[in-house]
Amino acid sequence: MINTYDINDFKNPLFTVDSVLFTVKNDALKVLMVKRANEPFINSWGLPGGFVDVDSDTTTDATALRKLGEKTSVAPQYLEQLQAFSGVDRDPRGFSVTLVYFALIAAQEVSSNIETIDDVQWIDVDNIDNLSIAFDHKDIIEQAKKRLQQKTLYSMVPVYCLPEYFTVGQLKSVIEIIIGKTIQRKSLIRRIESANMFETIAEKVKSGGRLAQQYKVKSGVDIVNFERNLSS
Amino acid sequence: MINTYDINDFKNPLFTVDSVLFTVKNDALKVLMVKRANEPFINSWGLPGGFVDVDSDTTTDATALRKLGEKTSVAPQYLEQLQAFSGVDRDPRGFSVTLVYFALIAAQEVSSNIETIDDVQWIDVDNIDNLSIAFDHKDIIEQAKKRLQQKTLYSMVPVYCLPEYFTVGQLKSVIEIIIGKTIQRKSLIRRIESANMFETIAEKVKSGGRLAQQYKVKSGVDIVNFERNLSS
DNA sequence: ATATATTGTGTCTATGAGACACAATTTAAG
DNA sequence: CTTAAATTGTGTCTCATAGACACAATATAT
Repeated sequence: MINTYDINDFKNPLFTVDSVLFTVKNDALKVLMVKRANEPFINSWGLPGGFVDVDSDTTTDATALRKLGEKTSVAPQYLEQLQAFSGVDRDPRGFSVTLVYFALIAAQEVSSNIETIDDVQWIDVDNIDNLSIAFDHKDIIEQAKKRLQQKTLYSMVPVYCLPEYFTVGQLKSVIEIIIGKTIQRKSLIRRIESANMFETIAEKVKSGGRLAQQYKVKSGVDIVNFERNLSS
Repeated sequence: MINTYDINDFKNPLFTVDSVLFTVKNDALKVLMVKRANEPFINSWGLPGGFVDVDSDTTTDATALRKLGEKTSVAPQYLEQLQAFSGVDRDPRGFSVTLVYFALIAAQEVSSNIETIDDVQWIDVDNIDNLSIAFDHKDIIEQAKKRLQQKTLYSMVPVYCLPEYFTVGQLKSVIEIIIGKTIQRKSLIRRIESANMFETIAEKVKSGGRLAQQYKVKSGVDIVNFERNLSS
């Protein structure tokens, strides 16, 4: 007999999946937040997420994508697990666990879908202290931001905040907004070349000065990790 | 009314906490495994772990420590979250999530406690292919090993596989076993000095040659991350 | 005493990031 | 049309730190 385990024998923790979806928009790092329609924390801002649908979700990744899709109508360009946050005190309903994902998307991919709705908004990460944030989501966003900053120092993840075709200048700008300091254009170009994960586009684009080379991520490549950080 | 949510309204995923506890022993990387006494996968080897006790565990960290304590009688010197593994197929009882922790301990701290028991064993990581392993725990161990190897390239985590007092030679040996290649003694000494997380012990110890300087981790310090990897 | 093993130091090389000058283009202003 | 300003892209020197490796220091074994 395989099924000696009965789910009702245990008090299960509340288990949810939430996502910290970042983008860079208007020269600021933004996170997608949803105005809560239900208790607890009704009318506070919370991360998009919810319960696993065990009948339709094949993994928690699917849950994260489904919940993000409900709010943005699209799938993020980058998604990875951040970490789980747990405790008896973080949810008034009892011991809870939220598995948090960390996601990136280009602002253009979603902004048109959410601009008309006022319960789904891009919140400036440096402005969350002035808002009412549900649960421990403020801490979660802080952790996610640190992870994004760290990954930016040794990888090219920020390209996933940009449209398919992008220039060195755009990437440099996004990186600088994420880590909060300027970097050397030359260092970035060296990394673009050595990463071997981008292809050049023949057509160049206007940029206010000399025409800029465009790049795109080669299809099917994985994110490259460099063996050295940019100056942190 | 706060409690509009009723836990019985949803089919919850099975949620467990497992740990990959590594040590280095007999010149090999070992992982602590437990022979399963129950279905599913009875008599296969599985990672130590189990369900959260929502009445006594304050966080999932506490669950991991409690379950490890039941098998080893001690707390690991290092513990951090690895990641969650989920899916409808990984457990025959239905959709399940296991939150996996990654832990390190000095072999001396536990070996005496488990040597007499044969359902708790240190398994050589390079030998798991020859054993019957429960669930997806083989994949989990593989992921944990990769994380350990990666962290070893840019941090001093391997000290947590050593006793309180250790020598450069011991640390070099542990690192080499973990990453599977030799490193430069000089590079390691430079890191020990620049990390500023160790203090020297006046008394030196025999080592088969010149007496060796001993070090210990300063109390209260955090693990340092270097900005460059060792050659990977 | 001498050989051998291991620890610890000195120092040269290699790699890749930071700094920064300058060339190459493009747009805007006169 | 000419010139200034802006931005892109290159050349190259410096700097920090890992790798390589010789060699000194000091223990044990014979």
